[in-house]
Amino acid sequence: MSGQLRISPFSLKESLECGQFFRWTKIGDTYLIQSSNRIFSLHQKKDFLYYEGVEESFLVDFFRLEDDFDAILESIEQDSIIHQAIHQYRGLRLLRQDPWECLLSFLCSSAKAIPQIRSILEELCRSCGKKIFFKNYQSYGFPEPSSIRTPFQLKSVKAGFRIDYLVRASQCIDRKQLLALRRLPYPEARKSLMKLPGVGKKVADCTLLYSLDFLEAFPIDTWIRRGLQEFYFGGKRVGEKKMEGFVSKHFGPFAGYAQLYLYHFWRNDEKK
DNA sequence: GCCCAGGGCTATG
DNA sequence: CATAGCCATGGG
Repeated sequence: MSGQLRISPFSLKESLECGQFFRWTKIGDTYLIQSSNRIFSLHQKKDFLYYEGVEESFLVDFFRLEDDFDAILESIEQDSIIHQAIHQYRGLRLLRQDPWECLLSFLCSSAKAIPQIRSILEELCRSCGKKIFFKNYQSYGFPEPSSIRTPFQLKSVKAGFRIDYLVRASQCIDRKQLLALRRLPYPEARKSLMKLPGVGKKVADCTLLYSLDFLEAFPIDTWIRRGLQEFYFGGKRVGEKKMEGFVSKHFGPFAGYAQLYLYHFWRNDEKK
């Protein structure tokens, strides 16, 4: 349950802090990770990832180490902007998250800043999740659908209008049904997710890309929209349909990796 | 007090 | 299709 893994190129920091995944805590140079009912720690020194409380096979899956990383980056590196993003955040990996936690995480994300999304998820786990332990540290796992029953139960979560989305999703779908979407073509899987209340294109695409292996999914949020408009459309306003068409043609079947890099790049760039 | 935040839904041109 | 107003809550 503990050991080390040699990975290159790899950046634990960028992979966790880029906004694709929410339940981590930085303690010194170590990251405490919480995913569904797991809790474990990671830290990186040069090309080595040191882990504790988790199996190596889980990490290989979680960080998508079986992807042909170099080939994917080469395929999306189609212009100078994405080139800069890739080289500035070299080693940033797409995560393969738990689909249930991923869906609910992004159901909470609408019209919220990332620190607030994290706070909502933490409170959701505290209210409905089961206790989990790592060494002498006690925390809460991510609640299963059967543990999220009524809006009343989620009062302390302070998720506002998103509470109904969470309860409805818990009644309508579970992890097994989400995993079954992997067998469908992208447009079908997307349509299927969008039947859930609170799931539009953006939340569907986040779930498909960050947890269900649809690497062509390219979530378009406010940051990506501003960036695309400024750098690819000469500052002119364009409709969402046109943007979707452009990115799939421009970046190709691994466009989702491009989204990951561009989001991190534009958000970090503009923050200061 | 006002404005905005990894949106979605609904009603309108 | 594209836009406007609304949704609940917290932080700047």
